[in-house]
Amino acid sequence: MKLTNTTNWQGIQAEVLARIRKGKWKPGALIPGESELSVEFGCARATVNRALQGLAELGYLDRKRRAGTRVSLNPARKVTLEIPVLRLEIEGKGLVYRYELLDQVRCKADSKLMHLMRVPATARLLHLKSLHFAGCQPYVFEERWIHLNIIPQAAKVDFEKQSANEWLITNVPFEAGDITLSAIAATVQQAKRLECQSRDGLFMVERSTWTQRGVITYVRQFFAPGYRMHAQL
Amino acid sequence: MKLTNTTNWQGIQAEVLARIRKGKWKPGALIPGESELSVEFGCARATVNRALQGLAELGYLDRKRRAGTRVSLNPARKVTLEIPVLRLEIEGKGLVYRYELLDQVRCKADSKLMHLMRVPATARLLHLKSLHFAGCQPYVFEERWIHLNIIPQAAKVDFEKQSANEWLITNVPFEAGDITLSAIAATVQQAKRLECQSRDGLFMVERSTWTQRGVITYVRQFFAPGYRMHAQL
DNA sequence: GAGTGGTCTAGACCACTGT
DNA sequence: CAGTGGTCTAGACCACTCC
Repeated sequence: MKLTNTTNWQGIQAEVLARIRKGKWKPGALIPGESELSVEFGCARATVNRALQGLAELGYLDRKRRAGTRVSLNPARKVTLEIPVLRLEIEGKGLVYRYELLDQVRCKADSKLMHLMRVPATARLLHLKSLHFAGCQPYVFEERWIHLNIIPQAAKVDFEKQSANEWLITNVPFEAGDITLSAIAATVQQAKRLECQSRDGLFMVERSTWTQRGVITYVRQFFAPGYRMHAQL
Repeated sequence: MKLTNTTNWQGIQAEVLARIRKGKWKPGALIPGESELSVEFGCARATVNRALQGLAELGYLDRKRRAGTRVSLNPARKVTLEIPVLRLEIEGKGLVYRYELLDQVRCKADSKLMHLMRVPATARLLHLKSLHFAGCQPYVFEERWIHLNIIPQAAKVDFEKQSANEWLITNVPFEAGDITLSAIAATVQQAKRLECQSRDGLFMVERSTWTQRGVITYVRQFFAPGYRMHAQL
């Protein structure tokens, strides 16, 4: 009857997940303790622990010391998304990837950027605009600001040859960052860049990365209409 | 000098991550083996293994047997997103959550749905439209189809009292699912529902869940303009 | 205070893969 | 075939929290 191999932690995880999904263990219910399960599956408690910890991370289980392990009331509420590496994503579709630098200027921070990058108005910034193509079609329009007070070397880099992303990854260590996903209506400018209609819905990805010394770079990418980000539950 | 406690796996993980981010171990470089690190940190190899496996899952490291562990060329390309539980998300902002069923009809699958839900044209479906409010503001417009051939009980449920999501979670076990994020321009209908302008950019979340017997439900949620989904790198 | 999960250890064997 | 990571074990102690 049991198809999964319950001698390793992946098998145990699959079996536990199956019991949750089939309703044998219902949302909110307490499941047997680790030692009890280790007897049932004929393995060490550590192995059961490994399996259950994974499920807890994925949001299927809620675990508390003393209180035991319960099936989450909202199973599968966490999803891991792969942040697309544009070159690979496009080449994965069998299309030719091309990158084009549109504009590169130095500037100061306006009030919006001061807020987004948490920099003073006096900060020296490098503002880059670029396009990523999938074949002949524009795929992503990207706007990036680099904080030159923190990364002065960036002023001398030729971003026509190497995309800012590639250069930053290999040359500038960072300590933390965040990412935001949202949707906007294409402006006239953006529509022209992406060869779509003004006020089309665009998928927007914003990223900031920083070190202790402050925000290094802020980038926002506008994906051509129809872009979809996909994940399994 | 070293602030993190390197006696437990989280501490070791933090230390390794710091070395990557500070550039001590650069993208593409081979890092010391597990046994070597376990000597350096004064712990068992299993503890180092736990730390490094976590970083590999997050996309910071690439590990291969025999070949060793390398720093990923694209650090932090995976992000775990919390799928918002609308009620909790709204209440977390200090606003009152309210749910309203707009429409509930039985229907057959049109060609789009046949594709999305992988059902035949003869499938009996229940089509629900509803709104989630944050305070007085519409927050999400939701359209859902439930496959009545698989879940006939759904025909008798009063979805005015309990949202379809809540009912499904507690009553219908599922085996798998997927989720898609995208952006669209609001239609006139959607704009009316969400009290926004037609052709505003809307963040759309689509989810399907299924068992061996087929797709149980397909739902798409349209978030009011300005919605942002956020995560840490 | 007692029982749960969280973690560590030391050792062992296995699975994969580069040379 | 040798060396790396992947996993398991049995036992131990700790940390938390419900009763």
